[in-house]
Parts: sequence; structure tokens; C-alpha cells
Amino acid sequence: MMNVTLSSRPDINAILEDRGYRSTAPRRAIIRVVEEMREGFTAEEIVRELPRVGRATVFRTLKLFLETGIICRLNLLDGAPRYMLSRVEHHHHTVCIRCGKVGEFRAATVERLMRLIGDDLSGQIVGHRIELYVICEQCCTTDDANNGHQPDILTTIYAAHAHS
Amino acid sequence: MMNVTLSSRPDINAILEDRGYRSTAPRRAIIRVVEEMREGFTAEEIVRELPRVGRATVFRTLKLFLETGIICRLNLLDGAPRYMLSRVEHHHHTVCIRCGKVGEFRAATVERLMRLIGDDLSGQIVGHRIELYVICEQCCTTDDANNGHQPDILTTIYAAHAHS
DNA sequence: CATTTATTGAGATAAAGTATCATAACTTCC
DNA sequence: GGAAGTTATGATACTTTATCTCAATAAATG
Repeated sequence: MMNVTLSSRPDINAILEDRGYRSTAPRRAIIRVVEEMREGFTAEEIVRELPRVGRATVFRTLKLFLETGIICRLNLLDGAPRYMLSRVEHHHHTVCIRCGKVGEFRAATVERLMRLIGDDLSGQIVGHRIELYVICEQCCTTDDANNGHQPDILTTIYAAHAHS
Repeated sequence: MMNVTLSSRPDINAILEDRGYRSTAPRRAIIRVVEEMREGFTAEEIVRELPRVGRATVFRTLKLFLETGIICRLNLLDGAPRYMLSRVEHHHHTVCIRCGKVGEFRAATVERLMRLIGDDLSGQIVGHRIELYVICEQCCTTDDANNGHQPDILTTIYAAHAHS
């Protein structure tokens, strides 16, 4: 009924080169880690993972990757923002409120609807972001055991979405 | 074509009392400021606005208001998260990428669609959040003058929404 | 390979948020 | 209304997250 798959990822080195940025050892190291850590990582995690790369460089590079669209950022869970590799296609995220795992989805219907809504608003739409809060399949099956593990995330979400 | 209006706001003191929280001078002061600052404020702004209220109290109170649903939080712009008074109804936000102004909208179509999408995903949907990035009416009219004022917000959004 | 320029890393600094705990302010009960 | 019990506060120290500075280094270019 709806397309929920995602595929091809961009050639990061090509993107950097295209824009006149140099391909350096720290940047390549960070790209490697980013490609390994599939489900959303924090800046701090990369700092720890690459002790030989300076702290400032990690933050600078993440910012650069963000600006060039190589990675994207999720600010929703409590604590530090999480980053993850971008896909070529426009997409949105699912966040498990139990384990924090981040997924992706894509649905043409959403895009059409957003444009429709834009017609009703004054001003001009330039983009949108959607996050679905879920209890992922894995957490659904182990639900009783996990009860009460991450209340902070839950309350944050419920506060933001009261009466959803 | 779509309902985009919002209305009634909750009685904050009643909510607090209902849950057994006390109505104190600092809390009332913060409520007052929250009701005045209509378009999204940071914790730091409240700290500055109410120099006689302690820093910890401001953060504690914002957290309390968040948990009870009195305010909601937007984490998307660069810098600190912004808070704003909740409405009774479930709704979403528009954010102007030029001036940062936050608006609200509501559309039943969206809610139906989110449920539909849920059918296609494994796991269970417990909530959702939608943000529309716009150039607001005011910024549209004064567009040339403002060019380049807030590039950080823009790049963040474009990175997160490449090819929207 | 010498020059030019972008990039890096160490450490200082800033910003954002939390923990601690003695004091103060509400409530309740008599 | 005052004592006892509880909740809330605020000053301060601290943690975490991120940025700034600037001399040293590494990449690209001819």
C-alpha cells in the first residue's frame, strides 16, 4: 500500500571534492565510523571512538557533513542530538521510545499532503520533518521486561504530543 | 479545505493543583512569562527575564510543565530548545527559517494519514511530530532585506531534508 | 618540491543543564 | 494561629555539550 523502503547512499568523498573540501585522514576516519554506526550516534561517541582525532575536528566535521547533507540530525531524544547517514531520497524517521533505535520511512502520500497543507498556510513552505514515535517490534515482544526503563523519553514525547 | 485554527488553552493552575503540585510564586511568575512570550522561548530567556527566580527552579519548572503537558518543546533550531504554551488540541508547528517565529497548525488529514502509515510499519505507533519549515508571510514581503541573516538554521534544515 | 591554503588538535572558554543541600514556604492538623 | 511535616526554592558546584583560538600540520597546485 505504501512504499517504506530506502536505498542508495551518496558517495561521500565525491560530495566533498565537488564542493572543494579536502579529503583528509580525520574526515575519512569519521566517514568510516559514521557508516558503521547505523542507528544514530552522538558526537561524543565519535570522539571516544576516534581518540586520535581532536574533539574540535569531530564537531567541525559533523557540522560540515550536516551542511553538505551527508548526515542528518535528530534532536528529539533527551540528551545530545544524534546523527545518522543520510539517504539520497527524502525520508523521515521512526524513533523507538523504549530502546531509542532510529528507523527510516518514506511515503509519497505524506509529501503530497504536506504540499496540500501548505496551500492553507500563509507564507511559503520550504521543507518539513516528520517523526513517528514507536515501540519497535523487538521491544514489543520483550515489553514486560523493559517496563519503565526510559521514562524520560516517554514523558518528553507525551508532553509534546498530548492527546494524540 | 483544512482546519488550521487552534483555540482553548488549559487552566494551568488547575492542572498543577489536580496533580498535587503547589501553586507557588516562582511557578506563577514563570507561567506569566510563558503566556507573554508567545512565539517560543528558551530556558535561558526565562532565567534572564526573572532574575529573582533561581536558575535551577526555572529548569525544574519547565521540566514539570513539560511533563504535565502545559508547555511543549521544539528542538529543531540550532541552539537551545525552545518552549511554548501547549494547546489542548493535538497540533504541529511551523517554523520560519528566516526569523525563527513558531506557529501552529492542525489538520485531521494528517492524523488519519499517520495511522495509515503505521499499518505499514512493524511495531506500534505511540505518537508523532511534524514540523513545517516556512518563510513566513512577513519575511516573504521583506525578503530581499533579510537575505543571509540566519544561514545556520537554513543549512541545518536543508541537511535534514535534502531533496524535499 | 616549494608555495599556498585548508585543516587540525590542544587547551581555554562558553553554553546548557543537573545535583546537592540548607533554608524557606506552603499545608495540615490540632 | 502555631507546630509539624512536606514540598519547593536558590546558591553554588559540577557535568555535559559545544565553540573559539591559534600555532603547527597536511593537502593541493603549479
